[in-house]
Amino acid sequence: MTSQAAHPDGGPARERGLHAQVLASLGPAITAGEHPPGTVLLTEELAARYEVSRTVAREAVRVLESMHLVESRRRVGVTVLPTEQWNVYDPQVITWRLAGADRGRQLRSLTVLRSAVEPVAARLAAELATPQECAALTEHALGMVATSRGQQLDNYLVHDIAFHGTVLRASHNEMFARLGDVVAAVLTGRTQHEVMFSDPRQEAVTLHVQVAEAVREGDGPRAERAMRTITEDAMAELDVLAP
Amino acid sequence: MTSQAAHPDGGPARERGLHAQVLASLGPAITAGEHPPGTVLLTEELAARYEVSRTVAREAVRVLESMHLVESRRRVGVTVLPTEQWNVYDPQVITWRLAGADRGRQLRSLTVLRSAVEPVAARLAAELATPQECAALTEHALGMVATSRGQQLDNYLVHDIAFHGTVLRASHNEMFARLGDVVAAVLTGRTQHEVMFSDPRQEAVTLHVQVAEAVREGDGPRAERAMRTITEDAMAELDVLAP
DNA sequence: CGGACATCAATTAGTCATACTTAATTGACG
DNA sequence: CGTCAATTAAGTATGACTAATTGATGTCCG
Repeated sequence: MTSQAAHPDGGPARERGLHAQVLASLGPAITAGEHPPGTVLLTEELAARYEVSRTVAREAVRVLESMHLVESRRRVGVTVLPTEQWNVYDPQVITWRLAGADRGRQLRSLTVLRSAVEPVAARLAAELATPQECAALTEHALGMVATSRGQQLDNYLVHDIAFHGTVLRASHNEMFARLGDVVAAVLTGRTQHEVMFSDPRQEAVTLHVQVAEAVREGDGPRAERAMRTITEDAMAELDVLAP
Repeated sequence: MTSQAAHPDGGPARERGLHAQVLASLGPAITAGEHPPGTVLLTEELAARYEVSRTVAREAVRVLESMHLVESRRRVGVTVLPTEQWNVYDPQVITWRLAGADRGRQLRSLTVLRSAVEPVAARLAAELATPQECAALTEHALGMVATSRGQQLDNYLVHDIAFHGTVLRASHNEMFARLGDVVAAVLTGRTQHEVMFSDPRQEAVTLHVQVAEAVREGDGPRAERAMRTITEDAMAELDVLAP
């Protein structure tokens, strides 16, 4: 078999490594429910379908197994596991699901998670942030102010993501810090989903500035309160979009 | 080479599949800092060290790569990534780290995460729990009461874990529900770490009963308050143990 | 006659060894 | 200082073999 085997569907995924390509096609297919839980896939089938060797197919299955998306058993095959077992904190899985059908549900779950985590992270940040982190926070808050008018949603989004990432990192809690990517995905998803021609609400911008101020002044409770309002607004927004 | 190649260290890990055995030895070694970030491993070295074929070693590396513990590059080898990139929400990674050196730090991070998530989960549970979930909650709260005296910490722990798992599931939020395992690991770790000869504090038991009551009555704010007290106590406990 | 239990064959993942390809890095040479 | 070739280690393919599981078959005993 030629080693230049091309990907069957000319998907946009141009990952390096054949196994990554198989993964980029099979993973989303599973999270999208294309192969519902209980479905049995055979390694050789997969190898044939994607025109790769069994070795490559097996490596892709290994990764899916480590995400608890599938289970591989002898004499049975590769079984798709029920949704409850999926490792939904895996950034890869999150990405796949956000790109797929239950994007709405996923966005909702993640936004609720944000509403739990970010206020606490803001309080911790107020207590633990370094001067550098305070500066970065202020900078991004000001960046949001500057880009909040005049159809600059893309630039606004950059600052928004950086702001929340900085807060999460400034909490100096490893678990919180790691949620920066998740929040970035949610914010991006929200911006793409919303009507793009409206500028962000000024109250939201003000609240971000307030968080930055409170963190700088070491005022934990105020930082927490302001951030809580931000995340509650985010949830309210979602409910308006799809009640 | 014989296909019955035994594991080099007679570790307790009797995972099925050679790749799983390699993983069970190599994963903890990395998270424990035995191979500090920047270290370069070679697939062939690994294959030799664990007396397995390159194929098997590669599959283990693939999984570690999907956890962002290592990165595999041509002509370079398998590089251990810096801690900040590790997928710290992967249950496997959590388990490895809890078993290793920075168990304390890990326990602390996770407890802070709990303090953010569980109160919110309790509030949602009060709003969304089904009668079955309410019943399970009450049952486990009563179980905690029954086992809170007389050196029955093991049985107490079972109910404690089940209680928190039920709350998280009853929140009907996928992300929260998936943290049941994490909380279980934390609670188990705490019990093993603490002095085992003291019964749990009665206030803690009472608070769990209050959460169950509040959820049953649909009183979100009260459920949230009681749970917040529980998680704050858990953090205070940690501070006492290692300030 | 019927049910429990032992046996066997078919099936599919798991493992290994080997040969070859590809990409990145090094360093020698122009 | 840019270029190109040699080197290196991962990536891929293939074929042969192993081992576990399961479902069917058959046997023995109640």
